[in-house]
Amino acid sequence: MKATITDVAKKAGVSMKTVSRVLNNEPNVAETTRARVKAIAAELRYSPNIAARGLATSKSYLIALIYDNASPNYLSHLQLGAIDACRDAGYHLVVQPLSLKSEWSREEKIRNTRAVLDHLPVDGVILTPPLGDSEAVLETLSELNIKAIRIAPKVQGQGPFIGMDDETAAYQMTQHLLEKGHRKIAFIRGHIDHSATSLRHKGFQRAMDEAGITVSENQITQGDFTFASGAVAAKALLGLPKSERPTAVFASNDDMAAAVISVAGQFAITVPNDLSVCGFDDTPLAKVVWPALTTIRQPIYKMGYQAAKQLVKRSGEEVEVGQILDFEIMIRDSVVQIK
Amino acid sequence: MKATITDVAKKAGVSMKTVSRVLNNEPNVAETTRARVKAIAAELRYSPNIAARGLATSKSYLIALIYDNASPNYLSHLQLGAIDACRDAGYHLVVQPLSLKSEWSREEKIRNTRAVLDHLPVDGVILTPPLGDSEAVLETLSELNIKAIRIAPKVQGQGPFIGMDDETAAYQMTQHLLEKGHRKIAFIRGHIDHSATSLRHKGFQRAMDEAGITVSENQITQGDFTFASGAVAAKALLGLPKSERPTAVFASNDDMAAAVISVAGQFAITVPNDLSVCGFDDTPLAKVVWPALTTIRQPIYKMGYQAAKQLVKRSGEEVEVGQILDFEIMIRDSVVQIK
DNA sequence: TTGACAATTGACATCGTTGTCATATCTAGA
DNA sequence: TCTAGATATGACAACGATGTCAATTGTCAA
Repeated sequence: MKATITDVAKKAGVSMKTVSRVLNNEPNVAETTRARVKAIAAELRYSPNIAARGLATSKSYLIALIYDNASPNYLSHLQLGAIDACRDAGYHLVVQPLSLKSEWSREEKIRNTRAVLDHLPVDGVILTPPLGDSEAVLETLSELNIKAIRIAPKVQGQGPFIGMDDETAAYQMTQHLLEKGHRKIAFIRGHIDHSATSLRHKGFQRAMDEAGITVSENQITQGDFTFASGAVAAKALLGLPKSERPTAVFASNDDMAAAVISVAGQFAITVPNDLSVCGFDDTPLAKVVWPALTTIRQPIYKMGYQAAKQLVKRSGEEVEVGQILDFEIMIRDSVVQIK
Repeated sequence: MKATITDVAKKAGVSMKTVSRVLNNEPNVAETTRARVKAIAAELRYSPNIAARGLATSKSYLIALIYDNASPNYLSHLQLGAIDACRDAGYHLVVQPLSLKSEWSREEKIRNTRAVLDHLPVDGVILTPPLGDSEAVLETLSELNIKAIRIAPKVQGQGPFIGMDDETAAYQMTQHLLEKGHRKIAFIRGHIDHSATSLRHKGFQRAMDEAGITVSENQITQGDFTFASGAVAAKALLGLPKSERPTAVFASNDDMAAAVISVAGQFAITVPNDLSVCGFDDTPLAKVVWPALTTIRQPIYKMGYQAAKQLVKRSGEEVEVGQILDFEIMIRDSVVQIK
């Protein structure tokens, strides 16, 4: 049987309450008592009953990572970060998918959200994109009085969030392509529901503008972050007459960049010699395709860590409203100096 | 404020106990009462306080998915399956990494395992490979009296598990290669700690034996399931003198198969025309590389689902000792008839 | 030595549910 | 009509922690 607080109290010759004080690092306990109780607790391998504690404090010591079709890689890094932040605070992380189809009505979205959240006994939630922008989710959470922190939301005004400077990242990547002599650079946009999509596009556009290059309309294609959508976009771009065909393609994520490489192979266009390609996210895929992708590393683990850290803060501590974390450009083999 | 059982009881004009009976589908409640209570509970959006219930029943209504360096893709599918099985039973899934370095001593492993499990208040755990084979983990769990179900364990004798017939899968895949006319077939083994490694190898060997083909030693190479290890193995295989070079490579997983394709490119060997390649697992990678990988689809989601389903069974219900689920061979473009 | 005040400790109620057991209410057969 | 045996219901304790508040002990200045 697991030891209870009573066992520890008896063995230490003090009251339950004193043991409780020691375990929660409360003040007003004599140092000698504190040490003795700690020793005995360790000896008995005592670990508080989370249900009882939860009942007494009306907290659950659980936080949830809620996601909607996140890619496995993204999810698992975020998750790892969140778990690490939870551990130190004695929290645990539960994972909860919540898929809100964009064709649903407002009511359907709310109903589905409630169905999930009503039974999710957690103290706080981390919302992965695009959930952080869903009105239905945000409203339901505030009704249920559950703290939320959003990862990479579109609008930053509605409570705490963790983000990355997508625009600057795309800007710098575009500059890198320009430095390599590229002028005809195509861009593949991501899923329209994600905030990152327009930010990345904006960064690309800004760099091109500053370089004084006009981007013609057929160089911008719409994708949705999937490999398949990247392949469609790539076919459109590489099928252009030679004079309009880009010498570099900047895809909004790695999956679509991989698709560009794959389609180039089918068009007998050699990457990187005849076509430079770069991606975004630095997924494992980036190192696995050939040539290895030049891409942008997102601090996904850190985002998860920081998000959870905000949520498990004790009620006194200040919660930061927003945090923008750093990215890193990973130079690999898929971008070369133009001939 | 959230409604409590008392609120429902008052409004329905019955005792708390009767409400409790209705909510837990216990017998001995008049149908009219049952209906009334249910209606009122729904009206008040009542959802039981999990902490209080847990305290009363000494259950946590939580199960954990414990993993050690699982690949994001594997993990996220398993997770999804487990969550779906939990939902219906009113359980939630917490995720918990537990990394046991193989160079650690028995004591270190036990200490680290305890450090994690002592504070994990769950009713059951799902162990991903290779944790299901760790003595330290199994012992600790049994001391703590936590139910466990193992995914793809090496030995099947120590309690319930969910597995897949890796040997037959590898056997059938090898037969597929043989049917395509291949005779010089190389095999890349996986990580030695995983049960799947020797099973897959055995299946390969059996098919070759039955076909009356002697597999020379230099056709079998050791990897560890990573892309990098696959690349090393591929370099060894493709660097052999032309007469000994395989016409097909069967890699124990998709990452290593992708590495073979990548290395082949560097050796100016065209896949699939000059070299057939096949993998195992059907990760997203399989559809993303070019040519798309012929591989074996594991029922990962289903494994997670079944595992969780066993764990959330009410105490009366029978737990199945072992389940072997079906696989599927995915024929794509990376294997062709030999010229 | 005493009083005042701070530091330390403990008794007991409480959180929201379920388990136990007693009681009240029905039903059917004599 | 009465009784036995089911069926339906409720009162109350218990689960294991924390919060409240009172009681005890220690310390220091007068």
